[in-house]
Amino acid sequence: MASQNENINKNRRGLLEAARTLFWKHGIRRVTIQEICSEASVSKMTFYRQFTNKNEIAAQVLRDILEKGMGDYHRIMQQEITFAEKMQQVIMLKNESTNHISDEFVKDIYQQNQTELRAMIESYQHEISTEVRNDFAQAQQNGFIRQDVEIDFIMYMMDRLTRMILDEKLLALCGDSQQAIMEVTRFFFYGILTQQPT
Amino acid sequence: MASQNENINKNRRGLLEAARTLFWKHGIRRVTIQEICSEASVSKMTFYRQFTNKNEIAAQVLRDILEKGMGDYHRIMQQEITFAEKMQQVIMLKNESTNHISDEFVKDIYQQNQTELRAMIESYQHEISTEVRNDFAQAQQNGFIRQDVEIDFIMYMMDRLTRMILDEKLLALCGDSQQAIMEVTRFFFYGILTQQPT
DNA sequence: AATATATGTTACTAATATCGTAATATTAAA
DNA sequence: TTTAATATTACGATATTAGTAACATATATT
Repeated sequence: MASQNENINKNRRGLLEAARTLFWKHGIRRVTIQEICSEASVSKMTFYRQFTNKNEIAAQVLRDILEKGMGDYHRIMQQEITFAEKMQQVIMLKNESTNHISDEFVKDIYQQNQTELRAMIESYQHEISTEVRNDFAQAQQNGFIRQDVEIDFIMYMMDRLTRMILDEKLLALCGDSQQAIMEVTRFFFYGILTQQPT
Repeated sequence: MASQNENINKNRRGLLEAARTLFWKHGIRRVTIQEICSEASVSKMTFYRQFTNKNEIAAQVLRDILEKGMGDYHRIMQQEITFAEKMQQVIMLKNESTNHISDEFVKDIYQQNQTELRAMIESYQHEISTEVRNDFAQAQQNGFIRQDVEIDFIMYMMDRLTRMILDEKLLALCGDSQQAIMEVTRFFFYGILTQQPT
C-alpha cells in the first residue's frame, strides 16, 4: 500500500514531531539524538539518513513552527470579516501552544552559537512585524483605529496582551481562557470606559 | 551581621531550592551540577562542600518534598474540624505544585539505578497510605463513611480525584481550580444524587 | 520469486561534556 | 589582624553523546 517515499516522509515527520515535543519541554541542548529516535520509535541510522545533526532538525522544527504562525496569521487576515473580529482571532491564535514558542527552546537558541537559528527567528519576527504594522496602519487609515495613537504603541500592547492570555493569574481572574480572551480583546478595543467613542 | 553558619545554611538552602526547580522541570539526569550552582549563584566548590554528588542533593530534595507532604497531611488531620472539611483540605493540598511530584522527576527516579531514591519514595508511600487507610477506617467506624464501601476503593478514588484536579479539561469544565476542588469534594462525599443519605 | 530499497541492530571510535579535586586568590566575618 | 568561607581557574579522570560502518532484516516494487 504505502510507497517507500510515503514511509520516508512518515519517519521524517515522526522525528520532527518527536523533536518538537522534546525541544519544547527541555530546549535543544538537553535533548539527545538517541532520545528523539526513541520517542519517534525509529533507529538512530534513520535519523542520520534524514538529518545531518541535531542543529539541522532543530532548524527544521523552528522553520515549521514559524511558517505555521505566518500561515495562521495570513489566513485570519484574508477572511472577509471586520477588523475587530480579525484581531480577536489573532489574540486567540496565541493561545494555542504552537504559537508562542517555548521558553526553554528560545533560551537555547539565544545562548550558545546558534547564530543560524537566531537569524531565522529574527528574520521571521521582522517579516511578521512589518506586516502587522502595515495592517494596523491601513486599519487606522480606514478609520478603524483612533488617529491619535501610535502604531508602535499598538504593536507593543498587542504583544503584551497576547502574552497575558497565557498568564495563570489572569486565567484565575477571568475564569477560563475563553473568557480571558474575550476580556482582553474587549479591553484592547474599548479600554475600560462605559461610554465608547466612535 | 549574618554569621558564617547562617551563610552556609543560606547557600545550602539556595542550592536545594535551585535543584528542586531544575529537577522539577527536567528530571535529575538532564540537570548538571554546574547548572544548579549557576541557578543558585554559587560556585561549584561550595556545592561539593555541601553535597558529595548529584544523587545526594536529589535525595535531599526528595526527602524535603516528601516530609513537607507528610507534615501538611498531619497538620490537616490534627485540626478540630469535621471529617468532610479535612478531606476537602487534603484534596486542596494536592493542588499545590509541591504536593504532586513532577513527572520528569519521578521518571528519572524509576529509570536508572536510583534504588535508594526509589526505596525512599516507596517507603513514604507505604507510610502515608497506611496512615490514610487508618484514618478512613476510623472515620468509617465513627459513622462518617457508609459501611458498605471498601476502604481500598476509597483510597483508589481519592487518588484518582486528587489527580483530576490538575486536569485542564476539568478546570475548563468547572471554571477555575477552586471550583473544581469544590465539585470534586462534593462528588467525593455525596455522589450525584439530589437526595442525601445520612 | 527476485530484486532493490529502506530500516534495524550492533559495535565501535572520536568528540564533547561533565565530574570531581587541587591550588590560589578574594571576600567577609570574628 | 586573623580566620574561615567562598570564588576562580585550571586540570585530569570519567561518562556521555555523536556519528559511522558493516551486516541483518523487513518491506515494497518489478
